[in-house]
Amino acid sequence: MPELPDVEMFRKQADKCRNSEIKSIKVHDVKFVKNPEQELNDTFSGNKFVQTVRRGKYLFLVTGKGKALALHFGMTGSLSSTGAEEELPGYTRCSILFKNGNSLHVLSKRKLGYVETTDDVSVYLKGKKLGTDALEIDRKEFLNMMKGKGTNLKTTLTDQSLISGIGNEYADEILFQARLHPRSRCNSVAEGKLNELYDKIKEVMETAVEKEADVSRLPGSYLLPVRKKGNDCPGCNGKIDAIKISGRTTCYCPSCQKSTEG
DNA sequence: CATAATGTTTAAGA
DNA sequence: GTCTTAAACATTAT
Repeated sequence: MPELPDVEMFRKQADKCRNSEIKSIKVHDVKFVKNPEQELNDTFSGNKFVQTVRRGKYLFLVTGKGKALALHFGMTGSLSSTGAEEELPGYTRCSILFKNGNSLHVLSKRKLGYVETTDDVSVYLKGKKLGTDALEIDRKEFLNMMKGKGTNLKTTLTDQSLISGIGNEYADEILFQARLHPRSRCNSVAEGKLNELYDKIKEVMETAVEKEADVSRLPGSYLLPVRKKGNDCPGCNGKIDAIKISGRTTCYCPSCQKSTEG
């Protein structure tokens, strides 16, 4: 679930806690949270988050001194907000309690994400070697990158060191909208089609954010609401097929998305 | 019971 | 150096 649009929703949710004084931080799962509870409280209690930053699938809650809480949601992570006296949501791994009684909880079923601190968000990002955010990347940078890549489109779009924020599901959507075969090699795609692909990255990401990352609210021409093998293609009379590309399920329409090679 | 699942990192092979 | 594949992480849903 958590790809760029989902994390952007989490950012907006967390942003509502901006400038609320932090009372304490509670760690419920010591493996999920990389810093000890005591250290988190030393850093954050009595402080407030003045800014929320998202880059790709990472979210940062930044204090006035630049110290930040870095969150990654893995495959099953999310945020949940509660008011005073409300009970803890299931799968809560870490809770931020505010003086005003509200709480922000980091949840994760599969525990693949994590919470950790950083002294400097930009240094942290450099260490993660993240590419430009999918909503920020400009056309030239994208075209140059694609022309130099011999890898297939699907793998390239989901490579966080090249472009950050696109995950397995939205990559399928983008390729479906661009009517490109997920296994086509980047450097074998005509420049005109690469330009279209660039447009679709923006269009899909912007649309998904606008629909609050709710797949069921996406337009009828979109793949994601019906992204499953055997379902009817939203664009033609064909059926959706599922294949594996670098170990990840890839859904596409074989009749809409023709390969540029053999 | 077996299998697949939205992500990332690391390793190993071609 | 480039690209591909697999495994590992830990757990849930079907």
